[in-house]
Amino acid sequence: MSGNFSSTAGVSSSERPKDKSLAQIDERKPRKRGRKPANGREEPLNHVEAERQSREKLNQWFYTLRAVVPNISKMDKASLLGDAITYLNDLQMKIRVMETEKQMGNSSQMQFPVPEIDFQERHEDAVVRMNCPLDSHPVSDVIRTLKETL
Amino acid sequence: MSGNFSSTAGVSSSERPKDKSLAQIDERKPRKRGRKPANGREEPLNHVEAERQSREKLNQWFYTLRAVVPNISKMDKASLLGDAITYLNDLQMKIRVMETEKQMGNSSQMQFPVPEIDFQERHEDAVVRMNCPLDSHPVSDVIRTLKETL
DNA sequence: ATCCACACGTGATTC
DNA sequence: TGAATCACGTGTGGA
Repeated sequence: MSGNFSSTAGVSSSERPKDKSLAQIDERKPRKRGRKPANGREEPLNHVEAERQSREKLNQWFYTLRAVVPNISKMDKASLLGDAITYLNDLQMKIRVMETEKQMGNSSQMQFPVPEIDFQERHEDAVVRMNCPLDSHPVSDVIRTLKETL
Repeated sequence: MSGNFSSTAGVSSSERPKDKSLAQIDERKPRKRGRKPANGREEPLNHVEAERQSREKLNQWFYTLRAVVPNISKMDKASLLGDAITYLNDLQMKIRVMETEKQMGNSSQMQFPVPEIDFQERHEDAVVRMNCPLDSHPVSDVIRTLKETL
């Protein structure tokens, strides 16, 4: 038979339409000189079944992916993968933006209340603590004004 | 090129009469009526080429997906899809958590300062405004204590 | 040497 | 009518 190399060629050689020398040149590639068992009739059944199962599994994943990705333009497999990748990149970018924004907000909110003043509310009253010269204290002004009035 | 023989594609030899001897329940595939044109000898080449291109495109998407998904357990296609879906769900959940957290923080920070008290800092002093009975005012205690002391 | 995953060609189907 | 996909069976190479 002539065609043992032109079947698929796997990963090494994709397609060679230029090959004319098909006399009996043996392939120097692997030592796969084994003749296919043309007698075994029930052997490929297992293979066929396994392949079918694998295909079904992959299609199941595709179906699941169709469920989780919004805005599916077409039900085509390739387009679905493209949309999924785009959506995934969008999510990643969004998350990064939110994280940095959160970090910025926290830093600006944590940096401010610490150094100068501290306000703490309790059940029926509140406590205000400040670090400043006493004559510039707001309560001092109030007290002084009240004292002068009395 | 000796491409066409029964070794590559086993479909041609004993494939589709219409009923394989299957004793199992088999869903009726709607077989399209119509004889295939067995004379067209130039269109299979185009067909093969188109299919090859489609396969290559899909594989390209797979390769791209491998790049954007972290923690790829195996380079297997099905597992890759599974990991991608898991990762996508994780991202979605993370985004939702962050959004709700953000909303909660904003609401709790906006809801509180409005009704009871208002603290506002200026250049060298601050303003405190409160809504409460005067005898329970913290400043009232201070003033009263000071007045008694004086 | 058995299983697994892949690429390939091809018939069938859909737009 | 063709072009684009899908599903199928098979050959093959790697653990």
